[in-house]
Amino acid sequence: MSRKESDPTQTAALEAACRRVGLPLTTQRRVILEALVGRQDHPTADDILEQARARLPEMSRTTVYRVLETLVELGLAVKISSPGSAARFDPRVDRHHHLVCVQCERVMDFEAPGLNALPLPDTHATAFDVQDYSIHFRGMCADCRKRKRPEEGRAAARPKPRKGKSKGEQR
Amino acid sequence: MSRKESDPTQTAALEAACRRVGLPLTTQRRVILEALVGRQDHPTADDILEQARARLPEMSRTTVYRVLETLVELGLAVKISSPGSAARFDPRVDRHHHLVCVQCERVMDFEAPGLNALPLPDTHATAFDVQDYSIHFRGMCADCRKRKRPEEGRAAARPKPRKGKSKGEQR
DNA sequence: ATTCCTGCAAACAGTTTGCACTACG
DNA sequence: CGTAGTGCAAACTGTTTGCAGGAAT
Repeated sequence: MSRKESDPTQTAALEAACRRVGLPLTTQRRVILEALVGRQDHPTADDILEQARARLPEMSRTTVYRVLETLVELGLAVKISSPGSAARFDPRVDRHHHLVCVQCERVMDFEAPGLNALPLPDTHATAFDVQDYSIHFRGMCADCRKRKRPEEGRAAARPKPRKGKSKGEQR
Repeated sequence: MSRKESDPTQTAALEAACRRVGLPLTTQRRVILEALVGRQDHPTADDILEQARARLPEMSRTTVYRVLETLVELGLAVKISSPGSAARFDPRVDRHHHLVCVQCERVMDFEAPGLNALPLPDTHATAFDVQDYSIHFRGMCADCRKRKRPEEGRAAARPKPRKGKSKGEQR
């Protein structure tokens, strides 16, 4: 089981970060951070909520949004966004890249050894201070490629997987 | 001054693309495409709506969304998304990169001559068919850097420019 | 005890959909 | 003339905010 529920490294980082800026280390923060770290995909706020509620049934969606924002500010997570759909969060803050499926809009981590030390161009020209970067590779994932038939014109290329979430807990 | 309202190249591309897949070339499509091409920034659907209405007051927001989706499908535009806010559209479909300000979330085009021919890594390993890529440089834009004071702790880093849109036409 | 956080409910913004009408080809 | 597109209004989803009570330091 690759499901580590409490990576001591990340938890310690959270404690340190909270202390550093004088933020209370609440149960919710811990649970949400752990929920986020436990996954390799890029969960949406709702995914996190669902998982966090397994341990803290009272957890509110609002809190998830707020805590995730805090985690991002603390540098413990990165917010990425995929076209059209909900924002996603990534517990990996080190430099890495993403494969974005143009069909199903799934986002996957992508390790590219040779792409982590690109020569940052002259950004001084634009007065833009580059802190980091990541590459978005757009294309089609294995699943969608498989699904893809050769005889499809235009209409057939559409069927987006209309949010397969059965979320019956919005209110 | 660089405001070209009807780039014959793009318009021609639109006509060709529509004809190719048997789509009617409507006035709206033309107007929206031209509105999009006329700008160097990355307008949101609403930005486009506003501009399109200058020529076609009857234009509906729905149509803008639908047409933009069509343009993307036709390969005449690219949909990009900035964290948290509305999706943005880019008339440039050639390879180029983006500077994303982590503070104000503005997105700017960025030309990087040396970064347009990266050696695409072995994506066959993941069975992901890479069609294109673009680099997201995260950092701080000139304006935000200027604004940034050294003595700010955490709270001061927040003030997001809460959607400065006065859209009084939603009805 | 104080300060910041959490939960709830409601407000919001962006985007999508159903339907009747109109325009393009 | 038929098919696909447009406009309108309403539904939806993701996200944010105000406020009262609660927890961590």
